[in-house]
Amino acid sequence: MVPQAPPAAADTKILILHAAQRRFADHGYEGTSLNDIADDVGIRRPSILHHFPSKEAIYRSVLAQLVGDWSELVTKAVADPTTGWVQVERVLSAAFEFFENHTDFVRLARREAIDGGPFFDEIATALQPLFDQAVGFLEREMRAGRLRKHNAAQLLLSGYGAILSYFSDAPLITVLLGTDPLSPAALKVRRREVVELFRTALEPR
Amino acid sequence: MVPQAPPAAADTKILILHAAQRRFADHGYEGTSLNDIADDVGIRRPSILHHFPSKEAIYRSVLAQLVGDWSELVTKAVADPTTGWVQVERVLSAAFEFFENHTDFVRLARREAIDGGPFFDEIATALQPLFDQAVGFLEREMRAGRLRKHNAAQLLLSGYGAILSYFSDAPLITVLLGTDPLSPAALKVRRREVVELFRTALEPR
DNA sequence: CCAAGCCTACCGACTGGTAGGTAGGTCTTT
DNA sequence: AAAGACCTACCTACCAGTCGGTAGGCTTGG
Repeated sequence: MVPQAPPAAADTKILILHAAQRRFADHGYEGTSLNDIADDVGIRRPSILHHFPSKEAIYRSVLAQLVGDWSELVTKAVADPTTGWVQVERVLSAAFEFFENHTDFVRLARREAIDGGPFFDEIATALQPLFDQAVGFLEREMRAGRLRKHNAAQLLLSGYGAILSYFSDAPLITVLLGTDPLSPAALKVRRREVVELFRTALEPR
Repeated sequence: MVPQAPPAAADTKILILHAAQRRFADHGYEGTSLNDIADDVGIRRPSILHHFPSKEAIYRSVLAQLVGDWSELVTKAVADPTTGWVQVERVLSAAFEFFENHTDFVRLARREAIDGGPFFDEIATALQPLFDQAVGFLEREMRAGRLRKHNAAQLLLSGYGAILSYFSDAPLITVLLGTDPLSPAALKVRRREVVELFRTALEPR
């Protein structure tokens, strides 16, 4: 027989995670109630707690999933590494594309970064090795003369801010620019501009 | 007697606003209860509602105050305007210093920017003319050849992101850098780096 | 005397979470 | 094949606690 025994079994769990991810990204942890999530899924609140032990567990699960996706992408982008600006642009572009397709992640991560909440430590310590790795790479390339000398960590923070903010603050930027900043055309412009800014700063003259 | 009669009369209102600003910045609108604010001030919740008609009114009041401060600073920084990079650096430095002393503002504004909440429109429309003004200045100077040509709006967004994120995401950055990013020494380094990045991009060779 | 400022006591709405029950499928035993 | 045991997925009903907000009383200085 088809192993269809639990037809919605694993399904429902995934549906809950999806709905929760959206809600948490849109309205934050406090701003999201289990009823909200249940409504999205189309079941009752207690049924949610049949699949997860608590609201906090759902949140943790969402975070772990997203951080995992992000780590995987970075790992992939630095496999088969080249050197100098080529490698920087590769990572920059990979990150940009990832954020394009994971705007929930951006907003959620940003909320965590701002309030340093109870779950914050876990994701911070998950991100730290990636950051250190990137700093190491930049410093090595700068020493080798393949990139202009800068404070690598600071430059990285600037890139982090310039890229992430564009996605996380999309509502505000919509008003400022008067157009949808997440439209394909707008994203193309944005990507070009960011890459250009860092190329100017990093590529040896 | 000591003139303690209305010791907290007008004072209390200000104390409430101060406490509310901190709480809202730390934990967001949903994450802050009137009891939290009342406890900070040292009175009971209903007493707060004697001074303000509602929680929302308090929040609006906090926002208006901060946006006002920010507008004032920008206005001051562009009075007696010069041209080219000198003027850019002046605004950049002024903004940096303002954020240093108004970290509450940064975190609050960021929260608003992320969720585009109910109060969001007001602050967005308050910020828009400042943004347009800046874009206008940059484009004029680029056309005049006093700044290198860029997409002015995009460059502004990059600066916005690079500076604001450093302050708003201080909890995360603390972990990434392993030191306090808001210490005087760290701030000096940060300011130099940001200014340098934009000087490289904007100053004509 | 009166008003400002603060209080206690209360309200209805909503929160996360629990208790207990039901429908229906699968697995095991006879 | 039939029957009972067990399981998952979901439900309704309820809990204690907290939320923002209101009503009304007490105190105190002008």
